[in-house]
Amino acid sequence: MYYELLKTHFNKIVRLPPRELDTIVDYYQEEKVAKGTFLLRKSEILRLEGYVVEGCFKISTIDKKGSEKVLYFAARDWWVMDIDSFANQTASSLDIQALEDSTLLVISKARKEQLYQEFPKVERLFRIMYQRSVAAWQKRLIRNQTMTAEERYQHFVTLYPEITELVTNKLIASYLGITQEFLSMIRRRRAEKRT
Amino acid sequence: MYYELLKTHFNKIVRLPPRELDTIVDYYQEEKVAKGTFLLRKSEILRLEGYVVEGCFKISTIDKKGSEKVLYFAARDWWVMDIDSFANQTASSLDIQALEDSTLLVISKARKEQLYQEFPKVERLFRIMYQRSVAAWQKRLIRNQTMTAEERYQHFVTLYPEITELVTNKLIASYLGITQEFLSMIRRRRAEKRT
DNA sequence: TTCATTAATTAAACTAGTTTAAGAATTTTG
DNA sequence: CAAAATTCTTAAACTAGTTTAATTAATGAA
Repeated sequence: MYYELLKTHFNKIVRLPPRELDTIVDYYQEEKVAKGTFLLRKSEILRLEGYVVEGCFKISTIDKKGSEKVLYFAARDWWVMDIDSFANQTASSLDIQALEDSTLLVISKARKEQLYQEFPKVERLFRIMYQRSVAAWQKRLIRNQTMTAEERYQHFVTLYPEITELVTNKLIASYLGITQEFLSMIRRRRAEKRT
Repeated sequence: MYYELLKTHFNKIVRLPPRELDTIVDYYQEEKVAKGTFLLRKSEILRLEGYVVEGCFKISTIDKKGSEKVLYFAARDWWVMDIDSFANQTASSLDIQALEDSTLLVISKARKEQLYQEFPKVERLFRIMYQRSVAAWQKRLIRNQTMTAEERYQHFVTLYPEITELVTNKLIASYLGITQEFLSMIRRRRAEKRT
């Protein structure tokens, strides 16, 4: 059932013959992690790339002042990784932590390379995936520079209602690039408006 | 000579047999554009993806208030495109304009697809390129959220000395996500410090 | 169930960056 | 080369968001 989710995910990007798709997803292994577990800590090397089938993660970094900045949340059907650390097997600058008991399908760097070598379509698949990802990060950057904090919050809530429910406001504030206190003010203003 | 630059660029990412590399870069055509020319305007579809061999471009968007936000600059050895508009042949939200007389090597969407189909290594090449690009955009986002405007300017000047020379401070300010006036103040403060 | 910890809220003082406006410097164009 | 347009600078008033600090609410661990 977990593998079905990944197969659907792949098939949406590149159409693959069922047999080949089965072989490909077989490269991934199931891994359960308890809430609070760190998949990766700053300065470690990310050994496994993961696809979330259940639960939720935060991918974040700690700045010089010691405050946490959330880069993104990864819930079901998202990938969880430090793309740089995994690809080049270099020290990461990110933390990855489970926000709930979660289930992943994971693959090692060596096995991922095998996948790329043996299945040109996997190369294509991830080419398209990363291509979309670049566009998405560019859009996020533009949103940060053109929208107010309140508009960004509105956008977040609309786009990710489940994540809004799940994670603390403190983490959402961090994702939005504002303080917890200011988000609290925004939320009160919105609540007042609605009455 | 222009093609040599592209060949070197490709070879740094994926090692390719010389004959194959020649065939691949042959898919690209030289195009000269005069300073001020728009390669793309908001709501148009980007028909050609370009590799800059000479000159410089700005990739930007206009926000609701009518102010321009520079997403990035593309000088020699950079790609110039709206990744989303080109890949899906959909209306763009970006403007692309030559800041100088420039030379590009360009390819159409159909020819690019042919490249992908016929050369699995090209698929791999762009997979790696986009992968690095995602990491770079993530880093930029984190910089925007953790560094002050002055630190970001310092970082920009250090990383892109030629672009700093070439483009107006107004555009640099826009890239950094601050106003022209505030950048002017930052620059004065820096000049005062250095005396 | 209770204690301890962390998150959320509120409010006041603050600051990084914006806005507006006007003059000086530079670049572009005819 | 001169006029027009744009960019750059300066400064004062302003504001979106931060900081600090204190209180309350919620969550987690024993």
